[in-house]
Amino acid sequence: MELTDRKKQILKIVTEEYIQSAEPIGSKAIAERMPGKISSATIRNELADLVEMGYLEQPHTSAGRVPSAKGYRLYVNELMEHKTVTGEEAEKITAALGGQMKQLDQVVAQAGQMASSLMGYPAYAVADHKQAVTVQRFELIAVSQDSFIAVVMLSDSRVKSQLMHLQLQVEAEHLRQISNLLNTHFTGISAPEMNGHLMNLSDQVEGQWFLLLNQVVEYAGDLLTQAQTQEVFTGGTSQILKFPEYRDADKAHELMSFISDSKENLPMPTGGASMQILIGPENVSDALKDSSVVIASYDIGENMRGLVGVVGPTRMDYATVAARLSYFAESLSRMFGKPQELPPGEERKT
Amino acid sequence: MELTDRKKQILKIVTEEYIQSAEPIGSKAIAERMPGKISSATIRNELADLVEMGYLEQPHTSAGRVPSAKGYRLYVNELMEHKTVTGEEAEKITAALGGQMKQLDQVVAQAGQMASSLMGYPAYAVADHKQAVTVQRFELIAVSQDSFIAVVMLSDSRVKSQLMHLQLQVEAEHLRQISNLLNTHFTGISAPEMNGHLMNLSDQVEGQWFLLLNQVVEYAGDLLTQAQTQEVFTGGTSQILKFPEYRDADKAHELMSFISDSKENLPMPTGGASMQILIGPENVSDALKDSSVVIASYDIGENMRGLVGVVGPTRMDYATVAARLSYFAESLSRMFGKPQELPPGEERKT
DNA sequence: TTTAGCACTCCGTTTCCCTGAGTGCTAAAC
DNA sequence: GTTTAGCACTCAGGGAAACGGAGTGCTAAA
Repeated sequence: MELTDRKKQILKIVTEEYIQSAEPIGSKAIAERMPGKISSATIRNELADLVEMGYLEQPHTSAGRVPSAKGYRLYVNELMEHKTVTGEEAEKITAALGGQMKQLDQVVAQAGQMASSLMGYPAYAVADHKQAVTVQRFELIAVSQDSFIAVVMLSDSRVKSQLMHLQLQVEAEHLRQISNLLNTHFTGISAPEMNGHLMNLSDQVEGQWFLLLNQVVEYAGDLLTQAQTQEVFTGGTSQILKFPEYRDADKAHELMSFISDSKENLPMPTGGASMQILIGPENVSDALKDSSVVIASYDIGENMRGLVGVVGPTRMDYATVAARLSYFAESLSRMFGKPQELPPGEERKT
Repeated sequence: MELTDRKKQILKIVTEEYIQSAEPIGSKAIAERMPGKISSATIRNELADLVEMGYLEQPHTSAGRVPSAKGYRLYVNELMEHKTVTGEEAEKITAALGGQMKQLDQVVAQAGQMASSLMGYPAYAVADHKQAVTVQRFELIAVSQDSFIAVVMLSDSRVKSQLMHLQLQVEAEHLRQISNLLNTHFTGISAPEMNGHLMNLSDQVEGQWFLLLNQVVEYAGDLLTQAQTQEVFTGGTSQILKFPEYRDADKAHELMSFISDSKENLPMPTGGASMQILIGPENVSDALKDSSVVIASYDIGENMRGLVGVVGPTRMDYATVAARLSYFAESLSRMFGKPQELPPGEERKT
């Protein structure tokens, strides 16, 4: 059987109406929204075909039609009219970004929250390192007789630092020596390698300095481990309760705790595409079988990518979400993508 | 009418049974759990009195009894047997703390999540500064010709740093001069005061260096503002869906979005008490009128306090939550309370 | 190929009834 | 005075039955 233009148009109407109302759509309602005069009987014939072809489903014999996963897929691929964010929305997004995000390492942490409130669906965010993060440079700053600051500059151009206390007196000269040691032996390598080197040095370095060294290396190691562990930030999980498909507390709970807890299994974009839509059963995780996910990626600094995902019922408003999410991701890329391109003296605002 | 011991005992039984079952408790069930042989008729008389006195409520004429807010209050104040965490629980808490929290400024961010998963109720965490945070010291580290690291040491002994780019060539000497300027004029003062000083200096400092100065001061200002803004971290909000009182999606949504969004209005402990229990209508916010909150505080560093709150139905298991939460808060205080007391060379583990 | 007409299906809602847990009250027993 | 047995009464919750209506599939005519 062939998928005529009229069939497509009917599928489009059913999908859009269902996205809005969450209730099965009947032949009469469709007839009213069809251009030209077509009777509901004709529509019924077409509907029967569309069910047979697998694009639509019927909750029960005497109910209207609902798009199947296959139907949504066709809708998203071919039928959907791609929206652009309105000026108002654009402003809202820009305002949200300008107000909140100033520090580089907060980008990802905030992105989930922000995406959620901008889209009206739960969202999550992760950072993805293109290359393994290493330490680029160490710096030790004397603070008082028994404390100093360890500054660690990472290869993704984030800088981390912490105050450290000692039980022995330190002079600037010692700190200089040790930071030399650190910069010579502990840059550009992984956390396990660091520990290896530390072992090797344990004989060569005096006991008391070794403790200091150890403290800094451990700190740096933690930072690397932390950077490697893909931490997932979620936001607005409670938004799903707005949707009738999750009125049942058990279903809602299942999805919510999946989003918040089984962070490892959240879908991540594959390949190079900057945006991806996963519909219902296309998701690998069982908990997402009845939900859809829209994912986008953006650049952070030079070798890091951020990922944002928006979760909703399969009935989610793909057109709007896609438009907003892609604008959001593009804005983020523009703001945090390539620091060196900023005009002179200007800071990251707007 | 007098509140006899027997009445208290009945109240205790009703409360504990109801906490466990979430269903009204009848006279017969109480009689079975009373020591000695007392008939259900006697209990009924007592129950009627307790209702009249306002300690119990009756959902409808022919139903069992349920504690009122006043009843819970009495239970918490007098009747509840104070639990201690079991060895198993203690281990779990210690393990959670040891595994996750290493950096000082993550303590609060993690505390909410952690508390939630340890207690089985939604939780939130905030930091509370005893004194206003100021910058204690600036340090600028040259990285390349056109970039440097700004290190800012705050009065709460956190150290923050960021890589900054320039459009002009910098030499170590310049950085030294500017950091002197910063340390002389911009330490120990508030963000608005900083901006004031910056204005004053705009004439005295050469244009190109002023831009650099401005960049660092703005960064520091953001840090201070951020420290002042009480950011609230929540965790496990979806846990409320486990409880029958929130089976209704609207109620659940109301509470959940209150916890996640209206962060300013979450209850904070008053006075010096380290733990506080707020029952139902004792909460100021309307959204919490049917819920209870257990709050504890702990020390972070020298002049900062962390607050953790656990949210649940009024029917929540006060004894267990109180025990675990206070152990949790104490552990945190022990770990992060007074850094200088750590034994020599030992790092923050365990 | 489209359309009007019609009988049929089945969900969701309402109504009604019934059951059982629990009560309050009374009057006798302790 | 307090406790207890006994009894009539109340009411929420659940299941069965009845109903209405939206929507269908099919047939036969246009």
